[in-house]
Amino acid sequence: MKNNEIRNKLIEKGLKVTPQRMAILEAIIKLNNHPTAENIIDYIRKNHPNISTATVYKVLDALAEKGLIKKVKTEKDVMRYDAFLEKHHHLYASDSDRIEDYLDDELNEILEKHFEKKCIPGFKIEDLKLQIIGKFTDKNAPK
Amino acid sequence: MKNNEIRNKLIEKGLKVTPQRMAILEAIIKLNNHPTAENIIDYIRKNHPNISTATVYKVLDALAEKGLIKKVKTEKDVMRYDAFLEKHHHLYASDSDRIEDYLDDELNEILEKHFEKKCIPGFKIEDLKLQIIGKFTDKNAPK
DNA sequence: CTTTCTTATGAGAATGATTCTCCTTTAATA
DNA sequence: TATTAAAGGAGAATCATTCTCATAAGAAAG
Repeated sequence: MKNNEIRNKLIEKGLKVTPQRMAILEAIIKLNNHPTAENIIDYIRKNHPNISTATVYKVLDALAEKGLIKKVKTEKDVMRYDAFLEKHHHLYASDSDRIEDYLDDELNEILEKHFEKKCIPGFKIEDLKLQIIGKFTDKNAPK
Repeated sequence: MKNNEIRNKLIEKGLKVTPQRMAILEAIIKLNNHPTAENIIDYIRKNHPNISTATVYKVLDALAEKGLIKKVKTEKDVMRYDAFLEKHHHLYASDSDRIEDYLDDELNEILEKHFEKKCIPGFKIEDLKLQIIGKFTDKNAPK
């Protein structure tokens, strides 16, 4: 992804373009396995040694609020970030911190159909996220 | 739930019976809307003013490990506890901290059937949890 | 290209849930 | 009741995240 594409994403969302924001958005796209804020900070400090943690957290919140990234939460306690924006679910390793995206349009359809039929009284559904917990049986990321 | 029932639950799981453990398990059953550790501590300190936070956390972990309670995580950052042990999913309010249990055997079946057919290469599923995010349209808990 | 104004950034302190340390107490069992 | 491994208590420590507030830097206009 070129600098200009990143710049345009920021502009599109009405976010002021700064070197910090460029670096953070680039980092989260490069580090494409749901990095933590710490992963992102480490990555960015290679080229940008003085960036402050507070800035990173603020920028991540701003990006998430504008829909440029998503926040994902582990079973543990750390927020993770995801630049993959299509509707998707997550595979969580029960024995490590690994998280993978899981796309399944058929599943989305099934869920949608189910909740069309079966309304939940007193509740208006906005989003459905399936957490698929288990063990990875190989070392490579299934998509 | 009588004291003896609680005592027996602990014994069944091979946990030493202590007043602290009794109080904590009782509290989490009484406070049945997914209390936080803090909620539990406040409740217990009414009758048991000197219990230490460390003890509460340790006991909660022990109970969860033995399957006497479950841990639930908010979108925010705080662990919640649940004494309701049947397979169920959760409704999360997008505009508050409210969480409700959601039972739906038909949904469980559909999900199970879907993942029987559609295996995920390189992944062995152990559990499926649907996070249903949205808004509560009344003040009462739907079950 | 400078001014102005608003917004973003940086450094470090603060927060807050959870965990750790280490010492004391207690439940279970003989 | 004595023994002993396990549990509890007090408070410090941890660590991700947020706050504070002074400084810097975009954007827009002149």
